[in-house]
Amino acid sequence: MTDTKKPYHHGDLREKLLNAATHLIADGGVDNLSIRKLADKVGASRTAPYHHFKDKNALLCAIAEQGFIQQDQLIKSISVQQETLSAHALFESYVLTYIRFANENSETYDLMYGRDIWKTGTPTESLQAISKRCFKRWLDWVAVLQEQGLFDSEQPTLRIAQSSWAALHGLCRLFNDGVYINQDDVDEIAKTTIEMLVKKPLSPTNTP
Amino acid sequence: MTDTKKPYHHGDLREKLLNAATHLIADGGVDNLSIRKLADKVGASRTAPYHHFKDKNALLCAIAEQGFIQQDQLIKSISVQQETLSAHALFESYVLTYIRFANENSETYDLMYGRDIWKTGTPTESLQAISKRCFKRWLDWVAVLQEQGLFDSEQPTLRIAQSSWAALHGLCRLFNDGVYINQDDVDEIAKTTIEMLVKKPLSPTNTP
DNA sequence: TAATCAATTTTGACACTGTCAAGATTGATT
DNA sequence: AATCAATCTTGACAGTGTCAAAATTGATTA
Repeated sequence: MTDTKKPYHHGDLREKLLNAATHLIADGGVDNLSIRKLADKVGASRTAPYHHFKDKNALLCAIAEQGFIQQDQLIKSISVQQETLSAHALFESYVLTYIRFANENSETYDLMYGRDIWKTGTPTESLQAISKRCFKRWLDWVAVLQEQGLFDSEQPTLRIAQSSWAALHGLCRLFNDGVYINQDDVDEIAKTTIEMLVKKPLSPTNTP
Repeated sequence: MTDTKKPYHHGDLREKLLNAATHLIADGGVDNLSIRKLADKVGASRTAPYHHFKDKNALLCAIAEQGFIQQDQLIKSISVQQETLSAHALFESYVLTYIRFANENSETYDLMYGRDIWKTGTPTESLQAISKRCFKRWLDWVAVLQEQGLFDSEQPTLRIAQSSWAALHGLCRLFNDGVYINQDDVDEIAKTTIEMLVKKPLSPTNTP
């Protein structure tokens, strides 16, 4: 009886489901998540989850949504350093953080940007909203980076934002999907990507 | 009887299965492919496919393998123009062809590089072989492009090959997975990506 | 306090899925 | 003509998502 008393029958079933589901996919992938197994894990019957999530798809959307929130906070914690770091260093920090998040939460990342939801399934309204918000934030920052000379100012901001994010995303996918297997190389490849993305700086980086 | 007579019971069942499977995933995605539906489509019983493919996974690998062959031929047809085109133009042609292939065969592309096989499943020996061969070809070409000054010669060829391909791949994925939806933009974004990947040329592109 | 209500949960059911074991068919080989 | 091995089918089992209807129960009203 260490638990708080449940207000209704199960109480915070939705929360519990979301939690258990995230853990289930964390080890074993999305394929390891079945509604029945999930229900069993939280001690409910097979169809109990359907009163908190319309669909299995809706459940996946909710997990993805959590991922966006989590990722967003991580990124916010970077932009705090805005004052102390140069634009280039800040960008590098962003990229590495982004990749690290994708690696450490690979299954959630797969849901956030994968076809399971966006192509095969139907993204929830709220999921669409938060993902748009996140891209908008990226877009705005790219505009700033253009002004700061890190990106080409000639090209439209949208195009730069799209293609540079795609580069980042592609890297994450190759590692997440097991195409690139050497996790050790991730940092090196990431740095090469950064050099590719960024306009050649006037001062050459001197590696002794 | 225009068909060749079947040597055994069903004759070229393997071929027929592979064909039907490719069509099934082409409209409806991988989720639309079930062994039973497939068997039904070619007029065989549920378990007949298991005498030609060890697994569902093995079947998917075979489809992916076909994809690599197809993609390889497409790319070969480009390198024929090697003499008539500049390095930059050749590279652009490659990128656009790559993306077009990924778009027109999105479900096959998903199998070729997606987690269904490489992470969740187990890639066949022969699939691993052909995919390695394809990347090797890319790697070799990147080395040439480095010599031709299109890529930075300072960085290791492997790193450039990895990160540039990741950029390409990421773009394809975003379109394939329905994250980027405006198919019309694909060419524009692709060109921005190319500009990003390639070392800034000495002669500026003059857009009047 | 007793009766009613609406939110929650469960049970039953259906049509699917991948795949294994065992038997049936059949072209080729002896 | 008899045997064999490859090929194919039937039966079966444990899963899956999800709908419809029944059961439970805290809160609300009379």
